[in-house]
Amino acid sequence: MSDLLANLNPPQLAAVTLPPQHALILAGAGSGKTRVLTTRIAWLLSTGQVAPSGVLAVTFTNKAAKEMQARLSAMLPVNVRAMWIGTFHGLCNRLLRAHHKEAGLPALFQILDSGDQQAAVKRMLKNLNVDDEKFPPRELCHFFNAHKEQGVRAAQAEVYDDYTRRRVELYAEYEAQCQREGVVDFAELLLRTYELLSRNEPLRQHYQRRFRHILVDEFQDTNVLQYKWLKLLADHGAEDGAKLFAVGDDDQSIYRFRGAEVGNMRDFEREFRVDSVIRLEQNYRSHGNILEAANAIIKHNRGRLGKNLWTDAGAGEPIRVFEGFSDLDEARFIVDETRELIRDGVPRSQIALLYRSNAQSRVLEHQLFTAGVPYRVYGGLRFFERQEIKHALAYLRLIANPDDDTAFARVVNFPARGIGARSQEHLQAAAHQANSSLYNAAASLSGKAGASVGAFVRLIEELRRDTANLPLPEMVEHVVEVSGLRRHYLGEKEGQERLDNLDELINAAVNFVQEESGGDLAAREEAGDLAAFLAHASLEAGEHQAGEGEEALQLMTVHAAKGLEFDVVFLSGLEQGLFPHENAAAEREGLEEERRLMYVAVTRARQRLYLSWAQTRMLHGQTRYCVASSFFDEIPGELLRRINPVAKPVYEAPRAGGRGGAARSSSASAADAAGLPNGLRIGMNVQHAKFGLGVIIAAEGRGADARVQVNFMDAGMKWLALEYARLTPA
DNA sequence: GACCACTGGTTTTTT
DNA sequence: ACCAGTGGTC
Repeated sequence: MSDLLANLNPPQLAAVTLPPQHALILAGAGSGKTRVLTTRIAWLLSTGQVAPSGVLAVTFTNKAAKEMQARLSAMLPVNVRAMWIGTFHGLCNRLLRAHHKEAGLPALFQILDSGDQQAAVKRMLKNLNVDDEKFPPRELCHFFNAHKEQGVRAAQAEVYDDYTRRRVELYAEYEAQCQREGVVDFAELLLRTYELLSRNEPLRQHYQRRFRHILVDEFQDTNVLQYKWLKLLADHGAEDGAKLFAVGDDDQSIYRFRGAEVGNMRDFEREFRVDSVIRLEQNYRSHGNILEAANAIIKHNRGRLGKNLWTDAGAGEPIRVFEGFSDLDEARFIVDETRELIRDGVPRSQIALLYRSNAQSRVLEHQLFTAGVPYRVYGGLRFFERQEIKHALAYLRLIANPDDDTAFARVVNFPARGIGARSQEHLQAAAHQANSSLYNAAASLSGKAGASVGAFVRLIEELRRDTANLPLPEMVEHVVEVSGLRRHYLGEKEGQERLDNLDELINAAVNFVQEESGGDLAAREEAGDLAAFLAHASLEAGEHQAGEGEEALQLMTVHAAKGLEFDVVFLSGLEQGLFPHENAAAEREGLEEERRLMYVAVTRARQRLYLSWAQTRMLHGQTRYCVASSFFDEIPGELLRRINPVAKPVYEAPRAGGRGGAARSSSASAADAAGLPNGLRIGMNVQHAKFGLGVIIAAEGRGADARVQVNFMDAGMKWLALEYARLTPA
């Protein structure tokens, strides 16, 4: 055990060994937060203060939950599976599976992800003949979710105008539809669990007695309902309730826009009479100058709980500031600089290019691509959100729960089987009238709408029958084959990647069955492999596939970078209106969140930080003239070193040649597979009769189909068919 | 049902 | 600039 506590600094040690009581740990960036959290659990267990089954640890992401689990099992020879470690949503799923009857749900209830939810709302509006221009599904979803996240049902929702009255009616209708279909959305998982526990006293007492220690990570990100949920489980107010150990950093609260309530930290301190607020202020990550800049920035925010990071590492290098003529110029500077760093031996994966919004990645990607620097962009479509995967899952969902209309609507005519819009409307009407599911309507509809509907019903029934005794992976495979999905994508031009993904889904099923992870296992015992796998697919949309940790530059938004650290960080686009973002700058609350975001960005860097901005930037197809971000003014000048922009023309074609074996990113086309005639190569400067001078940056196809992508100085990016375009080396 | 032209909307994102 | 979604035509 002394091993356990070795090398903790005094506040860390104090936090870890706090006697059982409610505690708030203010953990600054890079202060060893996760370590404290896991060591706390290990300490509680190894000193016999709690049994594994008495521990509940809550995180926001699956990644964080997994990391905690991994670290704990490395620390202690303890049965990690007896502990409940997971995300709010994962834990709620587990509770609802175990007590679905009491919660009023079918055993195989399905989970709607945000996309499913929107589709469900859309379908509802169509059913009710509501104009989806007046009530956009996106906005309605937000309205419903916001209410649920406050713990407010339609029946209690406040109505202050006619428009909202209608929205609340739709909210009630949506609740009824979900109930009828046996599906729950993300917010519902939490609200339903909350209601279950607050209404069912024996159940509540059971869990209140069971969990002696509740530990919450990233507490600043909790929303109103999550905090209520924690209060309920911790038996707030009772002497013998669980002890709540909350770890968070109000300065890193950057999710207000999705309902996070920083105020929960203050409320927690007050309502739980926390008299032990421990501050972790020693930073083990960044050099002094970087930290000093971060402190200087965040000082401008009001109402902080208060914290000042320090380090005993040296001041380190000054922060480099670059001012570009244009976004292109800025990108070129960044890429040149990264190449130099790489040459000097900095691993590519230790260099991060951060930006405020995703759209900014494009210009960086272009430059990286032409320079042949391998890079990886985080964010974007995730595995379980891909259409082919969602299609396959929809078939599986229909097998598990035929009432799932969202799944039905998704695949009733995919692959196309002659059940067009009209037949589907027919089914909708019939289902609406009979107050039944689409599937039921389809099953009882004989003759009229033709044989195709009947064939679909038979297909699903056949699938259900034939897969009933198959192990999960074979079940998935069978469905992919028999549903016609594989055949469909085989016939599609760009279908190979989708086919690969379907194979990957079968793989995922294999892994899922093999994996012995705690939470999933319990859920599996409750509901069986299929339902558990489907829940897993919804709750864990899938970490961005292969290539993780590959030797590539890391491109991501500042939001996505939270929790990560890099030797070198480039923060680009520091312009008024972009960062801080114009939509946020109007009110103090918004600006302060932007500032916290800036604080998060700066504290990602260990050794070197670049801040850059551009005088002009292409945004939404138009050139914007920019002013440097006000955040520059908040950093003491002596920490900064301006790098004078070298006088370069605003546009200069990238140099050709000299970079053999250019590594490519995920976005690259099959350039090296293309046969380029006339001695043309990627990276070469070329001349075109109409478009002028440009650089070949990509190629695809061969022979008569060969096409190249050329970045022209004046005409911009173009794809040209080599058969017609007369390109000559320039 | 496939293809194409037009439109609107573009901060951040997990579950 | 660029994407997704839609509505029209063949």
